[in-house]
Amino acid sequence: MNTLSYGLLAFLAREPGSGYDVMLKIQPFWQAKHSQIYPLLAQMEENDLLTSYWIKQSEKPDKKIYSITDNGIRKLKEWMYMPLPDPVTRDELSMKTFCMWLTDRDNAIEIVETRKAYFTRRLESFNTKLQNVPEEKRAFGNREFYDYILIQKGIFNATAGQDWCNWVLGMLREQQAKESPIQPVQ
Amino acid sequence: MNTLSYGLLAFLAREPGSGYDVMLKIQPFWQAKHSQIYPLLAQMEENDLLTSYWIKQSEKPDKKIYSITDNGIRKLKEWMYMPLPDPVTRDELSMKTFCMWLTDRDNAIEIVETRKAYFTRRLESFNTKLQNVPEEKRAFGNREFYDYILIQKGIFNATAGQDWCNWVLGMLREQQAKESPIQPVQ
DNA sequence: CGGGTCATGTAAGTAGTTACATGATTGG
DNA sequence: CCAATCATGTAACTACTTACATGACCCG
Repeated sequence: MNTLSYGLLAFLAREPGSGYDVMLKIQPFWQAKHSQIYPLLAQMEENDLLTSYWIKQSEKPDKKIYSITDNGIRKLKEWMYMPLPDPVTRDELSMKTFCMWLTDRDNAIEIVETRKAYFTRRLESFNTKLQNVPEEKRAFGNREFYDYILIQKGIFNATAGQDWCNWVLGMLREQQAKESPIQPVQ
Repeated sequence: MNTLSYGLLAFLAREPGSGYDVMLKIQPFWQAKHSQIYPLLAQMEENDLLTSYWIKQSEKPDKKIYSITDNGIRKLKEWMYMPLPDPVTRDELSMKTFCMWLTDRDNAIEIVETRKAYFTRRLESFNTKLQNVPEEKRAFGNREFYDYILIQKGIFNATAGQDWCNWVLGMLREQQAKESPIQPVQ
């Protein structure tokens, strides 16, 4: 049982769903391909943490719906008391930032703009998700409270990332303005 | 050549160093163990991206110092024009946040406090690094400008993470105060 | 009519972690 | 005296990615 397995279990503890469903739900918080998820679900079914049945669909491929078992719920609860590992972040931008002195300013700006666009996309998607959590259910005591704070975790992070991009772009462009013959009108 | 290889190259492009040196430098931005780094450096030396020599040390193990070659610099410059992949983040806390409804509030608070402590440690270390970049060198045009913005990238992120922890802890404890018989004095 | 979404799965390869191995010095 | 730091390396394993495989429908 690795962290991804527990993550899949966490989503299926809320409501039953197919491998495809949980893949889409887990994506924003844990990048995992279907080729990793499907075998894990099958393995968890063998270990009696999940059960499944097939839904026949016309005009679409059939679906295999997984539900969590009592055993699965118990395992999840136990996991909640296990030590929390540090987060792992692998961002090529950090490595590229460190050697931006080797490239031209236009390229540096393009790199940071690419990342800024990523954060904009992400914020849009998180904000859509937020709208699906009714405000009266965002308080402690509701199950949706934890949906709410998880989405906010994404928003806090993406906002910080976007702020950093804007701050860097400002400094890179400030320089460009100084060097250009015509000063832009304020 | 994977991203980690380029990352190692990026640090060696600034100044020569041992595998152990680059491991320590790269850690805050890309978690990698020595067992992954040493073979990569050896492989990059075979491909003429690095050269090395041994320093004999008394009272300490001998050191193998790597320097980047012209070939290595060229490869790095080329890499700066390759498309920037999205960052990868794997944080067990996201998964645990999503199933906090399955555990008690004290445990939820402990989980978030653990993460808060991690961000505090990280901010301390980034602030120490910041002090090593003299203020007059933090402007565009200096090589240290990119050290400065990379450290800030870490600070922006860790601050956002810490803010989220405090925000969540506030809500979890607010509830505790309401439920406790004696209200704490303001 | 080519690419995207829905839907599940396997095979092969790469990237990353844990464990094994060695050995001196320093600090609590 | 035990653990940490310095220092390099290999072996075995796990986690993750890319590619292969199938197939219908929908949108531009």
